[in-house]
Amino acid sequence: MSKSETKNLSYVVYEELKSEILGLELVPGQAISENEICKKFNVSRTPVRDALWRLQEQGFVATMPYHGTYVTKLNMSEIKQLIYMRIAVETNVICDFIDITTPMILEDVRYMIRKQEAIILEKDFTPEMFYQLDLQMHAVWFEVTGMMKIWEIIQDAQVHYTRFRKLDFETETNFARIIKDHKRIFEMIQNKDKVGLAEVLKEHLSYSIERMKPHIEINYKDYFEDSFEA
Amino acid sequence: MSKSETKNLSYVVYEELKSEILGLELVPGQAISENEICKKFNVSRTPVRDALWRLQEQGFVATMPYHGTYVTKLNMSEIKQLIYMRIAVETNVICDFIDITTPMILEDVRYMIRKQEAIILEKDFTPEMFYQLDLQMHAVWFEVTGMMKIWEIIQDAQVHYTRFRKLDFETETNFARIIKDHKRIFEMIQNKDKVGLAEVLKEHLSYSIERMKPHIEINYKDYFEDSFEA
DNA sequence: CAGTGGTCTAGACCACCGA
DNA sequence: CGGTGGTCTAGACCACTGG
Repeated sequence: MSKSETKNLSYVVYEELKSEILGLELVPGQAISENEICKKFNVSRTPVRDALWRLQEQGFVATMPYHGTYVTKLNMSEIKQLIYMRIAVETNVICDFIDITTPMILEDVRYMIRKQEAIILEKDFTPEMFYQLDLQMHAVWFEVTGMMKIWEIIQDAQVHYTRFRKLDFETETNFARIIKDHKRIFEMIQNKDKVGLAEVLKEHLSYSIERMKPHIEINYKDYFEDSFEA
Repeated sequence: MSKSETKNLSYVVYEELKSEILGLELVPGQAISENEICKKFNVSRTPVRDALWRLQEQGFVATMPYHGTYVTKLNMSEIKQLIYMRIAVETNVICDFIDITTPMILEDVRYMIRKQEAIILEKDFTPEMFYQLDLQMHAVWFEVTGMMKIWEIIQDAQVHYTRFRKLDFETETNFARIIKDHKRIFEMIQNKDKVGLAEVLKEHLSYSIERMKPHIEINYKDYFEDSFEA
């Protein structure tokens, strides 16, 4: 075998562990030991600690000093808060966007929505592809209004939500519904209807979590920290 | 000298560098080399890299691979975006707070405002003391509405703003004005006046940056990345 | 080229945890 | 007690940058 297309041990370790966490091979709550990983990948502690540090930053694992490192459980309250934050911010951003957008930009958005419609018909379609397009579109208003830093912060904070969405893949996602939302948002923007927009956006961003809730309580309860109040 | 009340080299290095950056002994844009720091503190690269990594996370330094590590300049656009985000989120949070707060909680807030008034009269008063109280008070609505995660995210994102505020100390801050704002916000909450609140809060959170702008353009221009458009 | 950070090793010793 | 992570050393070699 040709070896060494690796280039970076800590990155390899990081990617592998992350993939195993997202793929639920390492389940929320499970312990992972530094030394085990060292042996498994046949590397010293340095790259392993590097990888774990990155995973910790992103919230995939948590380390209890002198005790162990664990795959984090999902936290429904945090996910809800992130959505709340995103609704608050994005509503404002789109309102500003409405005031300054141009026909050229609106054409870009329309094009993006069309791409979304097209991609779900591809034969090698994967949900991940759709979510990339989704992100691109939502990024537009932040871009145009000069709020990319905010968009970055939201994205960084959203990792828990990303894992949540991975569970979603295991059930099913109604992409047609999402696209319909996008079209409604687009309409509101065209009509400069800020009040209607606020409603639609809120519904749109809250949608997946509301829909997933029953699935979760049945199939994934152990993957969550909290029981389901509020 | 008694040595070794240190406990943690990387922490010592981190604290010292951070303090030098906030105190402007290391000025924005200045280069700092890993090896220099190793010599200066007489430690190996590991704790130094650890410290630099933390500083980088918080945005105090930036590393250009194979080139050098530099104290970051402040970015006025980012600061403005963070304030924008905070206004958007905090307005929503306070509105929710208004709906669920109780007389007990309101008394807590009133008490906090009184403390603010009292502390600026102390003889050993420092601005930092005031800002601690200020943070405590703003945290209340996030706490009560179950949005502490959002508050954490905002705080983490606000480091640039913190450095900005340090410049503010070098000019002067009108604490009486801030307290007056707080009282107005408190009134709005009592009266459940959400519309008025949105206005006052926006003004309150935008205040320092607006006031500081002229000072900055004269005294601290070199500490900022960008010129001052928008 | 010399200097910087990027990465990694192979140890070492310590502090804390639970059984 | 043994296992875990927490920290650190003193090197090493590599990859890229700038002059």
